[in-house]
Amino acid sequence: MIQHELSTIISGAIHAAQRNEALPPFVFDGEVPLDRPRDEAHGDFATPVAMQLAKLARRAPRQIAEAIVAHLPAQGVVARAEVAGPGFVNLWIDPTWFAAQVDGILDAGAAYANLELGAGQTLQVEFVSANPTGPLTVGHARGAVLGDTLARLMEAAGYEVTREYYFNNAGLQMEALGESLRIRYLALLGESTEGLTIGRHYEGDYIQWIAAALLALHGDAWRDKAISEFKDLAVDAIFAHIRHTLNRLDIQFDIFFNEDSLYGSGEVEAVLAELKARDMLYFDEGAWWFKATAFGKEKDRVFVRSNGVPTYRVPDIAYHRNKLQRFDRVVDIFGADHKDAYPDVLDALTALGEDGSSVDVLIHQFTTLVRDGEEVKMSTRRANFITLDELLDEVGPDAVRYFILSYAPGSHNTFDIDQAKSQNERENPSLYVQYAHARCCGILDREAPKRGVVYDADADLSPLRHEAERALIREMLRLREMIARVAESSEPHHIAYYARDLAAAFNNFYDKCPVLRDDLPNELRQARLKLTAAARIALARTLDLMGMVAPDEIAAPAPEGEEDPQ
RNA sequence: GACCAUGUAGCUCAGUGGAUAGAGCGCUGCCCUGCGGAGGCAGAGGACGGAGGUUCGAAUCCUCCCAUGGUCGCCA
Repeated sequence: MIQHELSTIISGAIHAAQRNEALPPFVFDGEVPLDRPRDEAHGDFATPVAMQLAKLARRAPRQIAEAIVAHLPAQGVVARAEVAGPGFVNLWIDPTWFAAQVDGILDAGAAYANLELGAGQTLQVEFVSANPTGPLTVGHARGAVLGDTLARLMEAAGYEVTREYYFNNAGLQMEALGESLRIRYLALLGESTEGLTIGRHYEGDYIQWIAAALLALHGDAWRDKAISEFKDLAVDAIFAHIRHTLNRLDIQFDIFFNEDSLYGSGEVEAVLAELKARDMLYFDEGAWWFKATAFGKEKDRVFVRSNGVPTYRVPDIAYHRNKLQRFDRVVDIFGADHKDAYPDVLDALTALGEDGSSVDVLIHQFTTLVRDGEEVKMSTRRANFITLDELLDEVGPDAVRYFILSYAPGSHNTFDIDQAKSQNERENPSLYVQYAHARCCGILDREAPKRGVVYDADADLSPLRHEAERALIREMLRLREMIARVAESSEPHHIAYYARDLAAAFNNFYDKCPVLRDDLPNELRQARLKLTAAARIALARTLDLMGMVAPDEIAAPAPEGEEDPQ
């Protein structure tokens, strides 16, 4: 990355200044920080290093900055440098260097901005992980999009990524599901279901549909089947539906991991045995307690209930241990409701001698749903929810992904259903980015051939000297930094803001710099054509990292008064 | 009550210890015989919830207070 190159140049200048006694001797071997100034008048890059060295060098910051500028190499990437403000060193990059980067982007093609930060390490992203008790709701959308987008960005950063979905199809919750299906089925057969309604059942329409399908396929043959068979059937049907919903968002999982298998393999038991052996569990009031207070927590936690059944934290621990054996690094995407549980899991892993530091947890807040100006509280059991499919029908996958990525995971945002439904295409910000891509295609694939302009891959780039061209190249080069930042912070939302900035830089270029106009010198036309091709690559890559389509063209808007009835 | 998160423009939100705090939407102007205007440019609009502290420098780090949301079960 260019920052690293600049850092090397500046630390070289510091050392050169010391040799010339323009600066006193002191040890300096760190990376020089480089900012991208907001204000273009402050250069392409700027460093506050002179201010930071003031104490060490015992000189005024501006004086240090002057010494650095005086000892920068006369030729190379840095075209110009100046001291500004309290002691910033502002740097301007050589326009020829900028222009030459276009060839680098074109050569890289679809692999543009791939990094090697991950260096082939394996990384698992666990997300969604909703138990198959019903269709995915809009409540699951945030975790799904954040997880998949993070996975895409981590792949770009050089990790070998596995997407994993953790679920449990055993337990009371699932028993109630099987029972609910059986009751609906018997009701369809016209049998009395009096007295069968025990426990808390699932009331969603989807149970009805599965029961109807069962009746259509097998008639009354299932009359005397056990509840567990109804449960298995319901789970299969619901999972098929969940996969379909995720597919609409272009999300595919590599592994669906069943919690139950951890019991079968003895891993859950092994965790308990080892914790006991390490004296991290004690028996009290009929239950086994984990010494969470040994890790500074408020109170100890029950790990084995008085009925002998482990609490959910135990298989969670076994699962994470299992993950650490399979992957170099692990990221969990959890909703805020899991916030209390994961510290216990990490503590227990530490107690077991595992390295909890290779587990990152990304907690996202829940989106508050608003309909008719009122908050919608959702419950799968009471069938009081809006499905993710319904949302996708209304708004479309690209807009849903972009909307979710427009918020930092920690923000408590609200999603107004009515507003989303009424949001016409003109107000849809996801289209702003897609349209920029379509424009590149319009120039390259439609307009250029129409005018008989033949793309020249060897064209010289040096005619690119317009401010809008420079700004566009600068913005394209920033994609690498953005990927690196997400890989470091595990916060994928930055890409949505980057995408907007990149599209804006292209639109500005598009407005200021005609590519194909007849009165342009041919050299300029060819250089701009190459720049447009590079922009298409950068925009397509950015959209792909967000899981969005990069369209070749955008359909014309419907005329006024002929709104799409949907 | 405890713990965690969040308070930034009219609204929705970005902001990595650095310069005059940004974007979108909305509002006010301006730019089209053009490579698809679903665009571009400019403007108005801010005590960064409050008070202390650390620092050459704080929206950003620390402490306290206020407000909002989430979680506080031998449910997952």
